[in-house]
Amino acid sequence: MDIKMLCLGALSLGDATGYDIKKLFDEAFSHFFAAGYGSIYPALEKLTEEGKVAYDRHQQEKRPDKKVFSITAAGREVFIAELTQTPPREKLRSEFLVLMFFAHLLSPPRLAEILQERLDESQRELAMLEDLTKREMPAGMKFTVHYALAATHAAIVCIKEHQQDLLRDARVIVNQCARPKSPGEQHA
Amino acid sequence: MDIKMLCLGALSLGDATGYDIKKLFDEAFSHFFAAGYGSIYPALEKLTEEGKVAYDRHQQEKRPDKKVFSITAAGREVFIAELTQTPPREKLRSEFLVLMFFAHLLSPPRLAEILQERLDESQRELAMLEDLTKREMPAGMKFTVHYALAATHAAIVCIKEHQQDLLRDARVIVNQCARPKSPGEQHA
DNA sequence: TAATCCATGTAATAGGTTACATGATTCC
DNA sequence: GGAATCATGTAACCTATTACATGGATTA
Repeated sequence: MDIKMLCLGALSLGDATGYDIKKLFDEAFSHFFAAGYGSIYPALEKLTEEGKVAYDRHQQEKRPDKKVFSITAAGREVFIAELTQTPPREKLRSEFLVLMFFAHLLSPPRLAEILQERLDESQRELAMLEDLTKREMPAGMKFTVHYALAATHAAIVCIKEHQQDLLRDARVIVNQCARPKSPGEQHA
Repeated sequence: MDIKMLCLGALSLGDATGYDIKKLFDEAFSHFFAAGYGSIYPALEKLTEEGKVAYDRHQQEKRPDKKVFSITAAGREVFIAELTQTPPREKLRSEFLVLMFFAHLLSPPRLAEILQERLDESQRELAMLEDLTKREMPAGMKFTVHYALAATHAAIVCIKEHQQDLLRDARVIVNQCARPKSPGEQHA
């Protein structure tokens, strides 16, 4: 399951330009898959070569020409076959948790900043997801929003719960390091 | 923040072989960063060239030689500098949610299978994380476990809540498609 | 006796990110 | 007047995955 397949999926919902597909990645897909123009346009080119999509050139008066892509019958078949054999994996890559794992190496103000930034970001995501719940969509799509909402909410609660304790601990550790060592404590 | 930095982080906790570091990735890091031997060994090689780590060769009688890596003073500095300037991002890549997003293209049995597999996998993760909570560790590390626990738990609850509804909807849609179309409904 | 643990690595490839390059239009 | 929207793409680079290759020791 790569960006090519997600583009095919996007086109299974209706015809679109590369630009449109990017918007889909930024909105509907954003909480579970990321892509930029640098991957989307080459992906569409390869799919075209493979006969899985085709495009019509739409001339516009006051805009550059558009390439409006559609999925072909072959493309739809390949996409459904792919869905049928893709295992339902999930992989998180969290720089935030790396920072927290090594929190004992951070200064207390930096730690406070990290927690606050993540909290703010999570709250922005929450707002975006709550906005999405208002749109009409099939049950499966709706589920992805609920799922992301639940995870984001849980994250926010967890950060708020531990924030004070983590910062208190950080200050204590800094104080211990600042205090001159008594003899025999070097190899503690 | 790449695998090189995570290796440096691992060595900031104590000397280790490439093999040991892999175990750390599979246990303590597993819920927020992934890596295999194919990335760890080259990373350690580059870090050695850059003077951020060094190794001692330990001969063993009944085993192949070990390379025991240690972080250098320079390496520790670089690592802390990196921690200080890394933004606390978080990125999910979920094939599971892609499948759910396109659930309307799946057969009901396949959909049921996907939900069950994800549930089982989440429950395995939950068990692993609960096991980790029993170990003694600094507050920051403990937090990463609580955070992952909260997210995984929320995911499980969410799947259980929607499982029945999703499957019911899927059956309805299949029935609609199976039913012969009445005239004039082709372009609905 | 089969699987798992210990222990190291390479090579080919896939895959994606980032920055660059262009340019009119419309909204604030 | 400046930012955002619409619209397309390329090229260099970096990173990581996968499969391969080896092999003794221990545990079930």
